[in-house]
Parts: sequence; structure tokens; C-alpha cells
Amino acid sequence: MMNGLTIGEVAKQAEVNIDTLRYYERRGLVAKPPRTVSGYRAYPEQTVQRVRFVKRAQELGFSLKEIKELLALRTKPGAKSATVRERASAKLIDIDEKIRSLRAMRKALAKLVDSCSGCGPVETCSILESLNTDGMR
Amino acid sequence: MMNGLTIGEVAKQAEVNIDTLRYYERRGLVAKPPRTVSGYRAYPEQTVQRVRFVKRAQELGFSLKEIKELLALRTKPGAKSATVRERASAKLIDIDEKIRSLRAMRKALAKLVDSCSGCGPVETCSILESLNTDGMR
DNA sequence: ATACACCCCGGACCTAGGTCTGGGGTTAAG
DNA sequence: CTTAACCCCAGACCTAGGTCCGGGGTGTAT
Repeated sequence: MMNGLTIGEVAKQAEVNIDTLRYYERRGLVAKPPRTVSGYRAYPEQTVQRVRFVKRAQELGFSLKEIKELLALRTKPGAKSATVRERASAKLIDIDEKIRSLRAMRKALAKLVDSCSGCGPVETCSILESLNTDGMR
Repeated sequence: MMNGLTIGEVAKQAEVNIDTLRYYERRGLVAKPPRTVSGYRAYPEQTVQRVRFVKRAQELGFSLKEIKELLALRTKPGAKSATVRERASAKLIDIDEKIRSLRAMRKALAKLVDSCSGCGPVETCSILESLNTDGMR
């Protein structure tokens, strides 16, 4: 009677709460799946990937709304490609910014780590300042 | 009577709400500033940088708690350097993960953008799938 | 046919991270 | 010396993103 994944299976595989899946469905982040005769959701396998994607994007600071837009880029068969391209380009810019910021943070932290690595007392580690100034700003 | 920035000035420069600054103070993300005789906060200039840093880190998916930890790395003159180094290394790993994920997203999007760039109808843009599969997973 | 794990749904509840209200002092300009 | 523009604080309120509850049906192993 069940061909596809149950909500519980998807939840376990994607490591989210069952209610989160229903919530995502309401928010339009995950397509409404077909139902069995008895009303159970029967999800296609790829749903798991989709949900994981949502979770990862969230960890990168995207809101559900933004994630929805990202996902919409690939599920708009009726859209003009120019529009898709334009939106995708805008997202690319966001992403590049994030990468740049992270790299700056990374650099500052890395400096902290290896300048501390050989040292005894903390005074020699005043490079802690790197996080405050341009390394991170 | 006022030497330092008022809360309003910091708020404007850092582009946050005044209440957010008071909230950050409570949460320990921004040090309690000295007060004027009449009780007004008088912030040092660098507060603005600090607040901006918090905001940027949030956009990168760090929680206030994590941001506090990051900031603590540079403001622990009493800490053992080995401990600082260890924590910083852990953060570095997080950051590297984020960068990796963003690069994967970036790559998938870039592919989308330039495979669409020369094309007319959307059918030829089925590369939209790239977001779903390993490019983004 | 009884038990036990799972699914449905609507609606209440929760946490993080703010934001607003409002009653009261302060300060700079006119 | 008044007025507009700030500042103080406590506490209420708000949004996003879930999470939980409870009453009811389903599926399957014993």
C-alpha cells in the first residue's frame, strides 16, 4: 500500500522532526507528496536530499524564505530563463559575500591558532586582536 | 559630560536598533560600557566594529551563543593559550565546513547561470537539476 | 482481535532574537 | 526656562522556525 517513504522514514533519514516536515510542506519548501488510500504521505526518495539541503542552507544563514527562492530556481519550468538567470546571479552575489566574510574570519582565527601554537604565556598572544580589526571586519 | 559614543550613535553607525544594543549587553556580547554621571552609556569607538561583527556572524549562521564564544577567544587574557588554541581550531573546522558548503552551492548556481546564459527556451535549462543532486547535497 | 508502533490533523506552546511601550530623567538649542 | 530629542529601565509583545499534544485512524505481528 506504501510505495515511497513514510514521513517517519524521511524524518529519520534527514534527521529532522516529523512535524518539521509537515511544517515545510505548509511553507512550500517541500512539495506535497502523494497520499496512500488511507491518507499517509508517500514521499519520493529525493525528498530526503531536499530536506537536508534546506537544513544546510539554514546553517549558512539563509532564511526559509530565501531557501525557497533558491529552490524555486530549479523548479520553474514555466519561467523565462533570463529571469532565472538574473535571480541566480543575485544569489551568487550573496553567496560570494558570505564566502568572503568566512574567509576573513578564517584567516583571523588561523593566525590566532598558529601564533599561539608555540607560545607559553598569553601575553605573546595579543594577536587575539586580529578578530577585532580588519581581519574580521 | 559625554566622552565616548552614546547608545544612539552606536546604533546608527552599526545599523541596529538601540534596544538591540541593550539586549547584546545583557547577553554579554558587548561589554557594559562606562556611564556618565547621569547614567548614560558612553561607548568606546570600537564597539561599533564589534556590533557589526556580531551582525555579520549572524548572517553566516552563527547563533549569538557561538558568536560569544568566538569573541571570547580574543578577550581571555587569563586563559591558557592551549585552550584558546583548541577552541579556535574547533571554530576553524566549522568555518571550513561552511565555506565548503557555500562553494558547492556556488558551483551549482554558477553552472545554472551560465548554462542558461545562451539559451532560449527553458527546456535546455534542465541543469536546474544540479541544485538537487551532488552539486548541492 | 489485541497490542503496539505509526500516521493524520488542528491548535497550543516554545526558543531565539529581537522590538516596542511607557513612565520618568537629561541635555542642547532657542 | 521651555521644548525637542535623547537616555534610562522593566516588562510586554512580536516573528521565525519549529515542537508538542491529544483525539482518532491504520498496519501488522502475535
